[in-house]
Order: sequence, then structure tokens, then C-alpha cells
Amino acid sequence: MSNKRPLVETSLTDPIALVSARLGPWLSQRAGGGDIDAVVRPSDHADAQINGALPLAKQLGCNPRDLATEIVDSGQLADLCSETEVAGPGFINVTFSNSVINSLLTEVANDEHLGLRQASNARTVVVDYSAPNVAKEMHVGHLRSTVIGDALVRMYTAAGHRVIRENHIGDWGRPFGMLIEHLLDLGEEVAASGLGQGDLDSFYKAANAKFSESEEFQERSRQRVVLLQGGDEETHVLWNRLVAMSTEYFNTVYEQLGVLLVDDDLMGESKYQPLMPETLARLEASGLMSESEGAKVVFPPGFTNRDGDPLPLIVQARTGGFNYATSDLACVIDRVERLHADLMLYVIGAPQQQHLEMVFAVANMAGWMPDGVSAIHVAFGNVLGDDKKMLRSRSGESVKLVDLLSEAVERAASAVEEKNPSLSDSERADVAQMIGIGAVKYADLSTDRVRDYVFDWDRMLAFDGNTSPYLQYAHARIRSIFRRAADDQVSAGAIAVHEAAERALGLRLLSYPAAVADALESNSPHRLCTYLFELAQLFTAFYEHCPVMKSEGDIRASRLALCDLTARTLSAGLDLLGIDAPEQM
RNA sequence: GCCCCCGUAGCUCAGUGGAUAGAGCAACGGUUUCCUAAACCGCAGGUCGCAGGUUCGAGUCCUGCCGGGGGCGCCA
Repeated sequence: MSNKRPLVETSLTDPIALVSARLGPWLSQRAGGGDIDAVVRPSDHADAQINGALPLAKQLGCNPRDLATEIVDSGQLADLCSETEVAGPGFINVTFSNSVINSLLTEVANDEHLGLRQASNARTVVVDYSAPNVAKEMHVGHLRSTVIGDALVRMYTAAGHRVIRENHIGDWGRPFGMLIEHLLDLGEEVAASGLGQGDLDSFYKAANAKFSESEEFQERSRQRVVLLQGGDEETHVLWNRLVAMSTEYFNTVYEQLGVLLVDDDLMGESKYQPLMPETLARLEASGLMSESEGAKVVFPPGFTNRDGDPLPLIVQARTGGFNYATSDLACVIDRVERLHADLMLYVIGAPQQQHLEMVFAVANMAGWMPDGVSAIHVAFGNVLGDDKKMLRSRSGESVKLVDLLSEAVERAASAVEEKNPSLSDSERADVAQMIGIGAVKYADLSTDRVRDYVFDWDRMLAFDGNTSPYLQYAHARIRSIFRRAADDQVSAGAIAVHEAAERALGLRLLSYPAAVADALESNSPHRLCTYLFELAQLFTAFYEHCPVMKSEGDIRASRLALCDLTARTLSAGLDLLGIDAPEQM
């Protein structure tokens, strides 16, 4: 039961949710018990359609149209709907009454959360995302994890949950012997000037090249790993330098990208090292662990290798070393027992699926994930170039994230310069930052995350279509109305929809909490993107057909209020995606 | 060989077991003394990869194929 708690509290201002809540108990009583979903959905045929009569009629063995009629005649909908009609095999098409829409809109307009309620049963959600490697460049592969994770953090927080961000950086393991030796060879100051300025690739590559060329360097590196793992003080000082230089660099990227990650969120591989022996001991004690080919392993059922034999999760290598399976298991223990996580999200690429399934399976077998605790792999696909292959730079290397972001801002700046020359240099720079970064993020968030997507500058920066600039522009247009309205001493008032375009816009505004819920429940930010795009389209239709400043009295006050609510909804929705909404552009 | 993911309009993508599968872009045709035309309206465009099955009802669920991508023991 505990894991059936809704992640987003049912909206009290969404008429679809109200109808659903109203009919649920009635249907349940009619069916003689059990939870019955009225299956209320937005409809092309009316404001909404109720589909629940069909499956229930089947269950009760009665005629679906008769049951639909019975539902209509029950009077349950009388105060919410101005029209109800039984259609087809047993659908009920409903039209919400304008007075209900008006009062709900006025209520939402006065709610700083726009109808989104705080979870009454807040969960503790750990979000594992970004995870760059120390002394290695951040590339487009980190973009997806960082951007999707950031959006999820913002959405869960907005829904009232306690969210713990964890940046599981790669700061431990075999390569660090080599990296520390290279640091010593270069001298710390030289290394600092390179790493600090974001030239991580050449540092790593140089170390790697030396490693493959020089046996002497290899030997030093091996010894250095031993020193590092043995807790040698001088080695740890050097290692700390290396980590600090990298994380400082990561922070500049996070700042440019506008994500919430800070140093307090760092929870690298190294942090779990001390927990590994105990993790192993607990596996041993549980009787799950066995030995295979010299390694300590656990065989979770249902996984097989190339030859069809059981596939082990290796928790201790033949050499005695721990690996990422061990640390991921230690991670589960830490998150459940120290952080008291209810829900653990792993924003990690799709190729890791089997590994994570095995880790979760073993953690479950060991009893480390009790009832009510769940772990979800929030998987994502690749970023592709226009050749439909993994995005690469012209030289064939992976694209540095910083280069990609600065190009986005440059492209946005020239677009803004062309379209709005009246902005000052500093205004243009600010706006270009919001548009450029927003475009990159939105392109990443607006399609189903599990699919690959094609990275296309022209499409993501277009001011038409399902893009961030389009949404930002819709917002900026509304804000410009209020700059003028301020001069006229007019203000927003109670909302009363009359025209079809007003009504359609108003209804969509009321479904903002449902859109957030949809996105959250499937950990799919693109559902929120789709909602915001449709909202922006409905706004432009409204703005086309319904004069705002040129209307008068209550109508103008109502339309101004609709404009204001739309701007706030766009801004809030974009904010949940980690995207800024400029006042002008 | 086994397992996972993806396949929807020319292109990029939405689509919660519900009615006639929708947007955007591109193309075509319109709208401009009008609040930001960076817009809007219209028109066209589909064997939802293929074949079975479950269901009152399948793009959606199940099975098998085809095509693309990925994974499959001591790196993370």
C-alpha cells in the first residue's frame, strides 16, 4: 500500500480530477466495492470523456450505455458540468460549466503554486545524476544525465518531496595512480593551470600516453595506487588536489548550465570505499555470496551470460579489489540506511540497465531494500549527430560540453541581435545565455528520454515549433503586455471565460498540476514539455482572437489575469525544467 | 547465440487499452491601417516495421519475425 501513495497530490483545481474524484466512490458503491477508476480523459469531442462505464459494465454484466446513462442520471456531475452526453458504445462526454471553470481559474490565479499541491506523504528521494570523472572532460554524455536529473530534482521538490542530490563522481580507482604521478611530473602549478582552465583532456591523454610508453611510469603508477588505497598521507594530499581542481572545473560547467549541483552534493566513488568491506561481509553473512573463478560473486536469478550460464555480479575481483558493483551495493545501503531514502533514481545511460537490474536484484535478495523502498533506473538514449551516429566533433572526438554550451550561447546571441537590435549589450548577453542554454536543455528534455535524439542547432534554436525559444518568447510577449499595462494603471481581476479561445486556454491552465504529475510519475520531463508547448500554442491563439489591451472593464481585467496566469505557468513550468524565462527577448 | 531498448506523415517527434492516430518543421494556399507577424488560419501528407493473438475495443498488452542500436564475468 505504501508504494501506492501518489507522487503528486490530486489537484483540487483540475475539473478532470474533480470529476474523477466525484465518480470514484459512486462507481465503487455501484460495483459493490473495490477501487474503480472512472477513466476521465481530455477529449476531442468535449471538454472531457468518461470511459469508465465500459469496463465496469463488462464486469457487472450490464449494458454499457445503460450504465453510462445511470451515471449521468446519478446527479454526481450536475454541479460541475453544463452538459453530459452518452455517446458511442458508452462514453460520457462532459462539458464543464463556465462558472466552475471561472472559479477554479480565479482560485489558481491566487495560488502561488498554480494549483500544484504539496505531497501529504512526502518521500525521501535520492537522485543520482551527472557523475563526471575526475581529470576527464565533461562531454555530451554527461549533458543528458545532468539535465534530466536536474529537472527531476526540481519537479520532485516542487511536488513537496525531500530531495537529496548525489553526484557520484568518478574519483577513485586504478587510473588515479597514473594521474597522480603525472601531476607530480608536471608540477602542481603547471597542472593546476591546465586543469583549472578546463584542459582536462590533454592532461588525461598525456598521462595515458606515458602509461602505455613507459614501463617506469607504469610501475610508479601501480605503486601510487597502492599508496592511495593504503591511505598514504602525501598521496592523499595529491589526490585531493586533483579532485579539487576537477570539481572546481565541474562547478564552472554547472554554473554555465544552470543546474543545482553544488559541492555538498558530491558523493564520489571514494566515499563508498570504507563501506565496501562491510558490504561484502553482509553479503557473506546472508549466504548469498559464492566463489567463482577466484572471484567473490552473487548470482541473482534470471541473468545469463553468452553461454547461457548464470551470470554473476562480481563483488570482489580475483585480485581482491572491489569494483563498481560493490560500490553500487554500498550505495544502496548508504542511501537506505543513512539517508532513509524511499525512492532512489539513477539517471544513467541505457547501456547500464542490466548492471543496475543485477545490483537491485542483489540488494533486494539481501534485504537492503525493504517494502516501500524502490529504485528506478531513469535510463536515457544517446545524443546523435546529423549522421545519426553518436555525436562527435569534426576531428572524431567526443564533443566537450563547455564548447557545446558556448556555441549555443553564441548562436543565441546572433539570433537575438538580428531579431531585437534594440537590446543593450548586457541585456542581449543575459538573454542569449537564457535562450542558448535553454535551447540545449529543452532539446534534451522534450523527447522521450529513452530514445536517442538528433542534435540539431537550427531546430533547437528555432523560434517556431516545440522549442525553448518559442516558449520563452510566448512568456516574453505576455510580460511586454504588463509593461504597457502598468502605464495604463490597469490590473488583473477575476477571470471569466467567454470566447472559445479563452476557454480552451483556461482549461489547459487548470491541467498544469496533472501535467507535472504525468511527468513525475514516469520520470519523463518531456511530458511537461509537451504540456507547455500546447499551452503556449493555446495562448497565441487566444491572443490572436481576444484583444486584451483594447478591451475594457471586466473583460480586460479577466484577460489580463489569464495572461498573467499563463506567464506564471510558463515560467514555473520552464523553471521545473531548469530553464529561465526572460522578461524580454 | 541469449537479453534489453527503439521502429508512428517527406523530416523531427507526441500519443494514459477507448470514438475519425495528432503536433511542429518543410511544401502549398491565405490573413497584415491590428497588443511583439518571432504570429495565426487553411490545405495536403499514414499498410502506426511485418504477421498472428488477447479484448466489446490495440499505435498502446502478449507471442514470433524483420530492421536499427546497445549489453552479455573480474574497467567504471
